[in-house]
Amino acid sequence: MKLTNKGRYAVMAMADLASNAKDGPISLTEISLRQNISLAYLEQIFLKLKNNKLVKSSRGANGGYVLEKPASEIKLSNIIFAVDEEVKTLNCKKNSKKGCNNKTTKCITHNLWDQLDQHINGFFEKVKLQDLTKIN
Amino acid sequence: MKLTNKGRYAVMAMADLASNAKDGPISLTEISLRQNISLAYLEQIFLKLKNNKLVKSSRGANGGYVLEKPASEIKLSNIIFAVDEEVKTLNCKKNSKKGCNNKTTKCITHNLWDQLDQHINGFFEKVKLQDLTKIN
DNA sequence: TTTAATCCCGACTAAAAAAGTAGGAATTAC
DNA sequence: GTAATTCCTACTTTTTTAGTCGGGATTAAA
Repeated sequence: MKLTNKGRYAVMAMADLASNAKDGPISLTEISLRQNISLAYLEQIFLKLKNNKLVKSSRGANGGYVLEKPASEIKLSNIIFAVDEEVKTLNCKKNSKKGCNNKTTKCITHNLWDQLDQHINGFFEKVKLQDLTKIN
Repeated sequence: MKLTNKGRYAVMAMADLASNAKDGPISLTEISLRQNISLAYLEQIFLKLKNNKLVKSSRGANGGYVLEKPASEIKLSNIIFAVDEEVKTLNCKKNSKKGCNNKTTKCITHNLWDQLDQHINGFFEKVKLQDLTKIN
């Protein structure tokens, strides 16, 4: 699980989608203005969200995005995973001389960081998109 | 809490110190060889560990480092904090146009990321250096 | 049927952060 | 005195993240 601003933007944008739901789709221009994130960057993010089946798009004028599922069914981990690709914080990379691969003994922190990943994942697993819109 | 390889190296090196304790101090050269971390980089790391009162040094030939406290009293959070300085994963930076400062409403994810920080911190608060040496 | 709004997509650039290196000074055991 | 070591600062390189750009495709509406 990689934690970057991109992931945070994605969560913000999704929360925006959820809170400002209306009849038709919501355009990225709107979200860009409300959340103060550049349009071009949002486009990148939504491409990934779409590929991960978190949003649906409609093209053309008056187009935009809507959530693919109810906000109560979307976990934050889904969102962050969608845009940040990696699952692990830091790892003993394959093909790297560093770390524990190619050795018989795992490097001391290997299990620890694995556990950390699970811990962080657990955090985002528990929170649904809906939970965010309640607070704000 | 920032999580980087540096933090991990620090944990590895401290665990090494703890597991290989002997009569005198342990030199960074030894640790460098065992953990496969460059000596110069270890020096940087140990400077910080020392400033944070996690290790004691003795200079000169046969010099090296020893733990300042028993491994059972050193929390991993202490180590990571010592080398990585920052406490927060990602934040609404002061003086930044982005994020929630200067606004009356906090940005949607503000509290969430705060909670995440606490969650991660909690993880490292619970684990003591001693716990690592047991596993390995 | 034209136009404007919008998503789509890949490539590129810039900025920031992390990782690692270098060089030399100070200290101390032998 | 010499070799091993910590100490300290500055620098360079690499990697990652953030963000931009340009153009294409689609579609609603005028």
